[in-house]
Amino acid sequence: MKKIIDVISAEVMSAFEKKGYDANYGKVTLSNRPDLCEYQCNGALAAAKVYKKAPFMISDEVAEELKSNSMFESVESVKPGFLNIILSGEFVKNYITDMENDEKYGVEDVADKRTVMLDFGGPNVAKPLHVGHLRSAIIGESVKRILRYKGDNVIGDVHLGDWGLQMGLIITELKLRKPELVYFDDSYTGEYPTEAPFTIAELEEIYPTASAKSKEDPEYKDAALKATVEVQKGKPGYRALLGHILNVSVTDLKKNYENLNVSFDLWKGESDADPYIPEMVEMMKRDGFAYESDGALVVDVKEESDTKEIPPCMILKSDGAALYDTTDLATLVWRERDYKPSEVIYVVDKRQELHFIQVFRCAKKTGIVNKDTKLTFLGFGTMNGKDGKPFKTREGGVMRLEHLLASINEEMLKKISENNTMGEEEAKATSKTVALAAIKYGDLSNQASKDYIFDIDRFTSFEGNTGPYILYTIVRIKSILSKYAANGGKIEKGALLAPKTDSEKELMLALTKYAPAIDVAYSELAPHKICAYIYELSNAFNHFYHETKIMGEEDKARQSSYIALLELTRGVLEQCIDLLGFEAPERM
RNA sequence: GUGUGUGUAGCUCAGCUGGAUAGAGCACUUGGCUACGGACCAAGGUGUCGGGGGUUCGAAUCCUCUCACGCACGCCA
Repeated sequence: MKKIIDVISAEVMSAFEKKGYDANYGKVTLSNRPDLCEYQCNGALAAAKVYKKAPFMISDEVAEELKSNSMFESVESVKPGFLNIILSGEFVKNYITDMENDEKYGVEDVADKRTVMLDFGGPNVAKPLHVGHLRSAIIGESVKRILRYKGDNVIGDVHLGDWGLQMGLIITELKLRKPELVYFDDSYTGEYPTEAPFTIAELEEIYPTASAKSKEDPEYKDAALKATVEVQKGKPGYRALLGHILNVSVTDLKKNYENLNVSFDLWKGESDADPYIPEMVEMMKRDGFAYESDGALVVDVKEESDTKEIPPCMILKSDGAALYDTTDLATLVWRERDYKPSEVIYVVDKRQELHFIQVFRCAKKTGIVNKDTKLTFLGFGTMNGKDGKPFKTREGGVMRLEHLLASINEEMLKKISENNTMGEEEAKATSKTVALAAIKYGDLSNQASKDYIFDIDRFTSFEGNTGPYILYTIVRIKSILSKYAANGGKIEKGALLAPKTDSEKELMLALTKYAPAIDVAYSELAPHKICAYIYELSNAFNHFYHETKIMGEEDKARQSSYIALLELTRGVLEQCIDLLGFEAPERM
């Protein structure tokens, strides 16, 4: 289905052409003066120069040409040379009816469906998820859904942090605590136990302890560094431990991501890149890309157009260990081999931008990925507290994600219980749904790349531009629809009539902006555009609702039209929140 | 130091591939409950768009200088 703006543009462009002007001047935009018109065309202003005519003369001619066109209620030529366009109710109704009959309400699939790998989540094993992981999960999940909705084949990969110094630290600490374990017996040659020698709770305590010790005790750190190299070199006992750490962690992580309604197709980690490292390093040396610098192996990634010094990409540390440049590059090796993606998108903290610039350049330079493989860095800003500083617990520590969620769920349960008579089970489930919407909408309604202030009170409010407000609007529509159905009414397509009131027309116009909103969110990887759209649509609906008696409407044809309009609004809103990664309850 | 990002109403944020009077929400004031769900709606005031200069018929938007703050800058990830 063509977007409404393109349909209108086509008409105005042909009018420009008929009057002897270049059709391109007839491009129409959304009005920025809604008090005057719905769409506008500023082409006459630009055309004036070229045709050496006063702009209003051109706009006058075009307006005259469009006067009798049934698409428009009016086309006015004003002051300097603007064309102010108001659409006819009949045309809007017809367009909406087409949307109603389209499975995706007029959103078209992309012309070439691509395979896109989406790298998001990025949790570390053996460490609980904390608020720092929230944004990657929320934004990544939404981007995944948006791309899929437009027809791309998206493969989401969690990309676990399971290969660095942290593994060495855990092993070192474990060895100190339980030296009797077979994993530390170098002469042991049998099978290792299938049961992990620790629980997730222990693991989560071991890491911070080890990390703290290594900062104070150089000897301890050396041991950890050594263990890191050994596990990377493939020491059997350590590899077995690594397997246990992974299993225990991933089980726990899956549970936590599930609570966020976030899922991944692949649960690969840095360690999965390990088998590709030796060959990759060999290739880089052989083809002359890599050289030794201060004992480390590096690849230059400078380019002439750089405005500053871009440090080389470090492939191997002087002790021979891999680091994150290495694993990210080797990860691209298997991604390219197994999936041949057209694009790889990284949803990570924007502070890592330089690192990814280096990796992207190195990958292209060395031929790990094709020249035309798009590598995209989707960096997000920091989540700050009300004081504008990075979000912390009251004690100043890092807040665990599950604690954050639990406290918001609890607060929401209080609110919902105050206003409802629903049973405890339903109240709990509902508050969980609403709380998640509050958090996700609060995050996604901001531009991803900017820092934002995480204000629980504001996000969980039922008023204003919030998740709960959007859900409330949907729930209200559902309530009317089910009441209508309970009274024996039928929800049918094709029942729409041309709008009678301003608020009804505005709601219809808001609906026609669905496809453009989705398209811009897609092309800019910008979920916040969808948030802005559903906020506008919700406002338009509430305005309409307030002025229109639906159940009390005597004219049955008119009532059916209202119901069809409600059903369409509900469908669009629910589709949008699905793209954002949350859902609406039946009641709230 | 170099690079990069941010700076829009009291607060939180849109708008930024140049267009007519810079928009929302919160907060504040007022009005609307025979409630198809008032967790709503309507009305009201608020701005040196950090500052200077420039390009343009036209600049929050583009260029330039400048101020403030954040962030990054080879052996952590």
